[in-house]
Amino acid sequence: MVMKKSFGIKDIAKMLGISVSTVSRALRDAYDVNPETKKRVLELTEKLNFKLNKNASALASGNTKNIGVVIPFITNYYFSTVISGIQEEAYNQGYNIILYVTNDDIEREKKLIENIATSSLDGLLISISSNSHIVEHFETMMRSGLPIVFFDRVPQHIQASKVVQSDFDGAYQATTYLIEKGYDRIAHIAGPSELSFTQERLRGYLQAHTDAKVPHHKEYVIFSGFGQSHGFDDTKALLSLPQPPNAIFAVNDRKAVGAIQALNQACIRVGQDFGVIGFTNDPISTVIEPNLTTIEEPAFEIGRQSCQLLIRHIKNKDFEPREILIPGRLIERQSVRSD
Amino acid sequence: MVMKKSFGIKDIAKMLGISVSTVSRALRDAYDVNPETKKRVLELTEKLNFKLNKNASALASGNTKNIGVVIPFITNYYFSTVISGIQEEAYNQGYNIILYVTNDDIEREKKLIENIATSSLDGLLISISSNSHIVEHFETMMRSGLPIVFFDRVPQHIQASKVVQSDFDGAYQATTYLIEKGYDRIAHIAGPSELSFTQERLRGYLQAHTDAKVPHHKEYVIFSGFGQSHGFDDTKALLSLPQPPNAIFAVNDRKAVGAIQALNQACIRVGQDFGVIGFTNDPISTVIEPNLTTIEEPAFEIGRQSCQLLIRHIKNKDFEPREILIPGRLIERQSVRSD
DNA sequence: TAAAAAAATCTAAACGTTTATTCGGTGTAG
DNA sequence: CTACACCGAATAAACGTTTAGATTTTTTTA
Repeated sequence: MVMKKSFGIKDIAKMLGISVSTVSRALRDAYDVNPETKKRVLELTEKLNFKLNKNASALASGNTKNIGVVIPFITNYYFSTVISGIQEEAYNQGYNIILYVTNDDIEREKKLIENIATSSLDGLLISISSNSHIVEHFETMMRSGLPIVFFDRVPQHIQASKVVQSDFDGAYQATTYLIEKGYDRIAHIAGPSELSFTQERLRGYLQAHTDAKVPHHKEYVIFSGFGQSHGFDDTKALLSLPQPPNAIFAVNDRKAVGAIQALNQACIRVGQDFGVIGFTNDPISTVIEPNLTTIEEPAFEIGRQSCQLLIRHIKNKDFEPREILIPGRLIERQSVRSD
Repeated sequence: MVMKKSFGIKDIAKMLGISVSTVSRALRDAYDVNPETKKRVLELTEKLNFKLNKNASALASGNTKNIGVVIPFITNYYFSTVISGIQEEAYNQGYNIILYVTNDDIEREKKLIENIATSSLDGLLISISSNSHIVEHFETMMRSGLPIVFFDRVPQHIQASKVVQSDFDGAYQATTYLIEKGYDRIAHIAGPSELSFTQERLRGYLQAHTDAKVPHHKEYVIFSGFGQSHGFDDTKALLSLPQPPNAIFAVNDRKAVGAIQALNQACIRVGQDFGVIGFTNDPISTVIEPNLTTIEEPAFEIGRQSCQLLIRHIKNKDFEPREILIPGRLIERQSVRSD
């Protein structure tokens, strides 16, 4: 194994007959270095395709140019799109992203956060596990001084920057739309009740009823998991009520799809007698029949803006935490009647 | 900003009254260090929640414990599942993964590969862009001595470790299945013709015809993109042929879904008069009506094994390149008749 | 019991940057 | 003509590990 001794800033300096510090400054600052010298350095490094050793510079300067991303899943349209957004912004600003997946398991999340080598990170982007009531591990991490931005699934009682879609608003839009289309018995099949966004969406759903002066029945709200099968089962349960609903607002598109399948199976005409609306704008919305009307979640934008915000925190440690709310958009398709 | 001076191995050594080298070895090797001493070190570092500085140790040792992953997309069931597999293996073996996304753009891919800081990576996992005929950038990278494993979309003429699903075999299975079910005019809606896996799937499709002695018509093979809309359009084209096919084998599930939509629209009874089979086992297979019969791609396993193979290369630079072929599995649903 | 071997630990030199400080020139003001 | 400021560049000390090789201590062997 002939490891050719690595070629460094020192060699560049020697070749140019100048000192390493000058090369180092030429490669970054522009400050305090003659434009002419700088040009010579850049030309040579370009020609030799020379790259700084990241470990050495991270060690000396304390900046790694790495951002950690902690998420529950990636096999999921929403999260993978968020990552795309993060990636895009990071790439443009010269940061790399290091990926950590918790599998939505609080134990793994804790272990992971505890073992994260903060020395190799300039900052952290986190979307917490569903059942993450416990947040001490985040707090100790934050106390260590590492900049953190939470996105999508955020802890309630932590003072930190957060980026989320406007769940209340989206749910309000969705519900109001159903009411406008003439549905008067609207159910909501929700997610796990602990998660802040299921609470927010529920709140929007209720507020829309209040504002439109449409009475609301408690038994029309069901909390369960996020899967297609949960949507299916919840809908079955709703249909067997003495007075079943005539519309469903689902917490996400997967559950909405499950709902439509249950309705199709019961020979109820979705998009006419019965309205269904989802949340996300997952690609499955255009494969289910009838195509699903839904609230589009700005996943890419959430990723991009979280990353942008984090980089601000990294560059300026005094930057004040802020919360960014990104609105969703109603996308009309065929699962709600159109007149 | 009170940056509390970072606490290092040196402080541990002082507290224990031993030298730094002993601490360093205790923290890794076990070799040449008294078990008793080792225990003391581990207890203290545990108690203080001490972590080595990754940059310093990478600089000194040359090992970063980071693996780079280069992929075309992540907003896609297949790739995100592959990443899950990579993540899982990397996590278990104590490696971090750094993510690079090319957007399937050869220019971006080239630029990215050229700029990748090899100093921060122990190895690289790559799935190339569709139109990546040019492979010099990979070759220079490999010559630099960085271990590389290609997966899924692999370059043809490069001598390196590769992990792919058995495309030929899957396509052969799919086509044979259609023939067995009595379909005799089977079309293939393929992907971009340059990609090796579209060639392999085509080969399997053709071989199945040959082996079953079923005649095959050239105009039944159409090359185009990967999207749902491509599947839709290709199917329209096939249906307008003087003698249209009575079954379709699609290069992936998205195109199969497009095909079913076109067939539904033309009021052709999919699963009876007409058979459709896909490739991937994307979650959309269970939302389209009728549910899609397909070949499951072992995405997670591909990720896991690629990563495992790469780590072997990292640990043993003399490890010989090998190619791993992972078989797919037929999943019967309703888009092919069952008797 | 002396010599040799093995085990445990230490010393100190890397690793390749960054950056505070120093230094030498050159231009400018008094 | 001296003193001062200023610009560009050099020196050298970090940064926190790893790891040969040296050294000390302990065990084994003859």
